[in-house]
Amino acid sequence: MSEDKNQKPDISNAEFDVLDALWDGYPATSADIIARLNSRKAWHEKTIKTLLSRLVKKQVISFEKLQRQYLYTPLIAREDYTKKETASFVSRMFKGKIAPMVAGFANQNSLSRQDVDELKALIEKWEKNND
Amino acid sequence: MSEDKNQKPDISNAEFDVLDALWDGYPATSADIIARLNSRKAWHEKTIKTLLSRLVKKQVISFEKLQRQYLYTPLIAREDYTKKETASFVSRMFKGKIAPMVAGFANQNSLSRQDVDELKALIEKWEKNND
DNA sequence: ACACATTGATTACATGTGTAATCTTAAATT
DNA sequence: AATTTAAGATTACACATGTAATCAATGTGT
Repeated sequence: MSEDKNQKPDISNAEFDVLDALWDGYPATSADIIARLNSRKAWHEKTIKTLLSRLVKKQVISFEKLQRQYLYTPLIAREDYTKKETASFVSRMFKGKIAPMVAGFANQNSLSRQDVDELKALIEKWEKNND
Repeated sequence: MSEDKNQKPDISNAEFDVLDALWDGYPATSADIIARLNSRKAWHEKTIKTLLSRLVKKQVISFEKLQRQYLYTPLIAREDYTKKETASFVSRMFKGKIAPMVAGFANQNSLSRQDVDELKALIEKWEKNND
């Protein structure tokens, strides 16, 4: 048995934004990430580098030396991460039931025709597979 | 104009569990909350009281003195809170699109027949209203 | 070859969070 | 009335987080 079995690295909000930018294209240098975040966030370059370091320490991303710079790469896929976070979120907020969540979304008028169509397609696919 | 316009009180995870227990029935004394959480969490009584205090300070819950004890009451509705958190979560994780979230849920086999039926009902209702 | 620039590493520091223990005070018990 | 409980208030303390500034070292331009 290995220690720290399924320890969720626990990515903070700020760290997530950096990881998110990295997911948009990798490997990437810190300069790349800084450039990408520049339009969205008002962060100091130093801040972003700190966050990159913390992500490395948490083993959420890795790097490879390219001369003086580092080329960062995510160690977890966006899909996997969002899936896990979603499960955990729905579990906490809605006792694991997805429908009430969508319901809240719907009666808040955040649901568009396109969303509905996509949901219908999803359901159809699900029924094809699980019936 | 009042200060602190739309400051999200920023409820921490531990605080949320306490609030969640309060939502299950209120007004409630700290003893009530402690009893409810006892089955789920391994928290010391003192810890729960600290969390209640912090929620009061954050103006997430209020209390009314009843002799020596306090009767706590949530100041925000579960519905409102979950709706906001959902919107914010979906926005961060899925660029605001709900379908991809449900999709992740689906292909992770977390979707049950009942969930699907509920989603279908939701969609029907939505189409009745927005068509 | 040497000064400079730039990168990552290290350090900083206030505030938040998890997790209580101790202090105060008023209510309950005897 | 005096003593004991027990509830909330205050204090504690380590680790996390947001947000950088400073340090050290290695390429780079002259």
